[in-house]
Amino acid sequence: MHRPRSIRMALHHELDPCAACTARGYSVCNAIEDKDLARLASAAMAREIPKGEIFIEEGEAASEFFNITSGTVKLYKLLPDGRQQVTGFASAGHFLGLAVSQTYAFSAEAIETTQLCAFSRPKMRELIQDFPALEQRLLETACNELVAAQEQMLLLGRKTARERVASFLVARAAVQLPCTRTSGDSIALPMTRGEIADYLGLTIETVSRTMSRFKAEKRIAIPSNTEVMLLDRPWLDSMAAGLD
Amino acid sequence: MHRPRSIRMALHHELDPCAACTARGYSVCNAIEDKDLARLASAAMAREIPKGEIFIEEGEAASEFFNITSGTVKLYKLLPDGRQQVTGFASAGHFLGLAVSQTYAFSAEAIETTQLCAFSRPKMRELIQDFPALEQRLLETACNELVAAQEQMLLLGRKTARERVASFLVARAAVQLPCTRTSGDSIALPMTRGEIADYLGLTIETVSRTMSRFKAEKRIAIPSNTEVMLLDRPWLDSMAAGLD
DNA sequence: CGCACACTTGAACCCCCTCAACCCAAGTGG
DNA sequence: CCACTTGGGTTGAGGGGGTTCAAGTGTGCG
Repeated sequence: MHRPRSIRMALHHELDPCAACTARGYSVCNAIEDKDLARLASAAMAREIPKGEIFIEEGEAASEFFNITSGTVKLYKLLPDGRQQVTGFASAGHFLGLAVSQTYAFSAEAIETTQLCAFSRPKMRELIQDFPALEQRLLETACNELVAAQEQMLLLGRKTARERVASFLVARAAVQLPCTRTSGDSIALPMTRGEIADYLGLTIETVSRTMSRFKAEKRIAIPSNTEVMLLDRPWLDSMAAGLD
Repeated sequence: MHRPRSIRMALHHELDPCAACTARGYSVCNAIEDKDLARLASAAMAREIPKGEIFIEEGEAASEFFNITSGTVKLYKLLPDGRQQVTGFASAGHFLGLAVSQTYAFSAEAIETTQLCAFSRPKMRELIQDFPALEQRLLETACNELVAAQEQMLLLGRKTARERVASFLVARAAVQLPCTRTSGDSIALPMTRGEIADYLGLTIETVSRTMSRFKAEKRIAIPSNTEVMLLDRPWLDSMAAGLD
């Protein structure tokens, strides 16, 4: 995974890492033409976030925007007593910080070692001004997230525990089709059961029990805690859609 | 409410209704300068939607965008068996149809007689091209909705019934401060209990019971089914925040 | 007046949560 | 090498918040 990157790095100038970025194709950065990549690279600050680090804290001044190039982060909101709602998981290509407000509306924690590019607010403003296509891509991105958020509201407000877990699994399978295509219908789960639960509005125990039951019913297989195989896609799809 | 509008209509040319639009100040249309309003007006098709009419149906071709000038609509998604999740209520100034997709991701129904402006997809594209400020405003709008959606996910996934209803009431009070400021802390509820329930991920009965209990506890008063007075704002605020 | 519709209230039930024990794999240190 | 710890995951028993089912109460409107 890291080998081809270094090879391509050698082909380009060391000062133009954006050209070698494996996440560029999926991200808002593809709104910027090749000839302007140096400009983009100069605005970006590459950074590595170790697993477990909280690099965005809800309520803090929103001084930077982020673009993930590898790894996975969870986005979440907290209630004062510690109840947590995960609003999404973000991986390579995902843009973070879409908000007009002066403060972040959510927190973000790396759930595995994560590489990202940080853009300061002023730099971002400059980029948007100079590359109108970027703003268009940001709007597209925001709209897509809005659609996803509405779908998640339907899940949280109206679906049963079984429907939620099924929805989660098929959504994960869909999101992994383009990039990390593993053999068969196996999907990776970089997040813990607790994080899945906080994403689906359930408890750890309910997530665990539901997955165990799916396994007993031969709908899925669980080779390891971080991997699931979908054995009965049609059934999972219809369960996810609310047809049990 | 309608009297001042007709007076201002007389001051302007009849062909420039946008200049007289009472919703313009709150809407994305304020991105367009006065001198270009005629251009805006020529792209907009004013329309009246009677109460109960569904004017956007999930899955249909997304041929138009809408801007509400008066009234209220509910935005919702359905599961095949009829379960409904209301993703939001939209009133004057709200822009509908933010989506890149070719089809609508949600349905919309007028819950009272509603006035709106419709923009065809091509006209909208033209407007955005000619007025970059419009795209910027759309991005702002999308970001704000995203923040609201995340807050709603927290509510749906992690708040109790009492916290949900309290959150709903204080949010309604906040949204009505600028425009329909009624006497005291009274707020209007144009939607039915069923619609509130579908918005909060509860049942009609739970909404009704919870509001009755708030009333018995002297936190609110319910002068009519479409009106609520907030008697104990501090308590409601902390209940909404999750501090019971 | 009486029908329709929205809302309220009560009682029983159930899905999911809470609490608790246990399992298992991966360190860690003596 | 093994005892111990730690963190994530599973499984069971019991309880509770919200749902379901069912009746009853307004209230507007023909």
